[in-house]
This record gives sequence, C-alpha cells and structure tokens, in this order.
Amino acid sequence: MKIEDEIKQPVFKDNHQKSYINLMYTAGWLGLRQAAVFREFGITAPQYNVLRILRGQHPKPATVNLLIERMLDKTSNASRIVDKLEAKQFVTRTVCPNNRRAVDICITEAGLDLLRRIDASGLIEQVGLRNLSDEEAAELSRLLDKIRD
Amino acid sequence: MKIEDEIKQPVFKDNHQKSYINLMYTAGWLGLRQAAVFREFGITAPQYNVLRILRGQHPKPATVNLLIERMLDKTSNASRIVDKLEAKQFVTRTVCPNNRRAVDICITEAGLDLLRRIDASGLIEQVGLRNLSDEEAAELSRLLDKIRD
DNA sequence: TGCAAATATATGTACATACATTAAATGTTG
DNA sequence: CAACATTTAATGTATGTACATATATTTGCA
Repeated sequence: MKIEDEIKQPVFKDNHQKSYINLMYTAGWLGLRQAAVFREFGITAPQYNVLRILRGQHPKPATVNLLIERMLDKTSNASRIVDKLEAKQFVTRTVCPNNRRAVDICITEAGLDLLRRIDASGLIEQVGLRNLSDEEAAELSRLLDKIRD
Repeated sequence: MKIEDEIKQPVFKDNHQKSYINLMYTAGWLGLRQAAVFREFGITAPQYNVLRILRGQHPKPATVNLLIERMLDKTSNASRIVDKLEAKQFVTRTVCPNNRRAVDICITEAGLDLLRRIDASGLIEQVGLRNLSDEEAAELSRLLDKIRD
C-alpha cells in the first residue's frame, strides 16, 4: 500500500517530505514485524542486536562501550539491555581484570543456542526486504547512506 | 559515512540484510536529529505528529481513533500523547456529544501558534533528506512502498 | 605523591512503545 | 427489551529511549 493510503494523507509538500515520512513509517512497520518474531523467542530487538554483537566477539568478551559503538541505536542504554539478558542467563557480566572500570560481557551457551534457533527458524528473513531485488536493495542502501552524509 | 563504518560491521550477509540494517539505523539517525529540533519547542516527535493531524482537521475535532489511523506509529498510545499535549494546553479534550464513548480533541490557538513557529524556523527542513535530489527522494519512496507490499 | 581530568558504567527521570486488560457506552439480536 | 457483543478510550505493566547525573577507577601531570 502506498504511504498516502497508509496514513490517509493524500498530498505531501514535496517528494522530500513524502519520502521522509515514508522512511520513518516503514522503519516502524518493519520493527513491529521483527518484534513479533523476537517475542516468540522471549527477547526484544535491541536484546537480539546485543546478542549478535556478542556472538561476533565470542569467545572474547565485549565491554558496554563496544556494544554502544556497534548498536543500531547508539544512544540506547546498553547497561539496561545487558541487565535483561543477564537475568535470562543469555550473557554473563564480570568486572574486567585489566580495567576495573570496565565490565566484560560474554554470551553464554544458552545465548548462542537461542541465536541458533532464531537463525534456523528462518523467520528473520521473512520479515526483511524480500520484496526488493538485489539491485533495489543495493540502491536503497546507497540512498540511505547519502541521507546521512 | 557508509553503514559498514557507522556500526563497524565490515561485511553483511547480503544486500537485503545490509539494506535492512541501514534502513533501521537511518530512521533512528533522523529521529534523533528531529527530536533535538522538537525539544527546543518543548514537545516530542509523536506530539508534533498529533498536533499536525489536529491542524489538518481544524476547526473540526478529531477522535483518538482518527489519530491512531493517521499516526506514523499506529500502535503508539495516542491517549497518553494527548495527555501530554493537554497538560501543555496545546489541545482540548471534551466528551463527544453524539457518542459519549468518544472524545473530541481540538488543537488550541496556542497549539496552532506553536506549529507556526516551528514551521517558520525552517529547522524541520534542515533535518530532512536535503542530500537527495527530487528524483532520488521519489525513488526512495517507491522502494519503501515496495517493501511493505 | 596528590589532585584534577578523563573514562567506564550505572542510575534517575521523563517520555514513548507494545500489548493486555478494564470500563463505559452503544449496537445487535433473539 | 434484555442479554450479549462491539466499539472507544483509558489504564497497567514491562521494556526501551534520551539525556543528565552519579560513582568508581584510571590516567595525566604539576
């Protein structure tokens, strides 16, 4: 459905405004679908993103700083997301021996297993941009990079 | 900056995954900048969106249902956003006489004035997609519509 | 050495989001 | 018309977001 119909706004000031609104709307639309998948597995999207970063580091630990650097939403509160994952025993948190200000965060076997099950389900791909061709996906990424220049 | 560098992830599974992550990241990036503008005027982005919808209806009232239909994030809690706007006296809320389940929400003169000041500041345009040409903005919107098909 | 600045993380507060539930008013139908 | 279903909005709870502030540790340097 076109964005005009989705939000029942028949006319926009210009293509820039229309595209901006479409971008924010579509990100929310995708986020909702993604969240529904994660909910089946008992986590949220930010928690999933943190787990993926930790898997990328495994078996090395990550610090909160490293998580913030790599998270999609850089200003989100990594500490509290780690709190939730720790409560579910998907990560461990230990004071870093070399630098006692920092905290070493590691994904547990249960965390790795959860990611494996999510990957194996194939549900993530179904929520993605499967309607776009490879070329269209590349062009979209190019335009998005340009927005942030 | 390219998305690979923004989140320090040098390689993606495919263009679809890269583009998906880029979309979510860019929406957050734009949202942060937009929020900074609204903060200067004492409101948040969802509150601004509700005020714009109400201005579009003015002088007719809107119901909570109408707001939900037209909001960018359809699942957000329109009731509580209206609470905040009412506390700042940018909207009024009165029980609808024809249907006492519903609530008539109207933008006040102070609300209209706030929107005028935000528009006049030109700050919104500065946060938008000014790096894209008109054709690129149109192409982006087309791709986004296709994602949601 | 000692003290200020920088670093790393955690916490507090206000707001928003997501979803389930509740409460009141209205519609429907046997 | 009475019982039940539907509609409309508000509320409860858990999580996340944005930013300011606090706390502990380390570093730099006078």
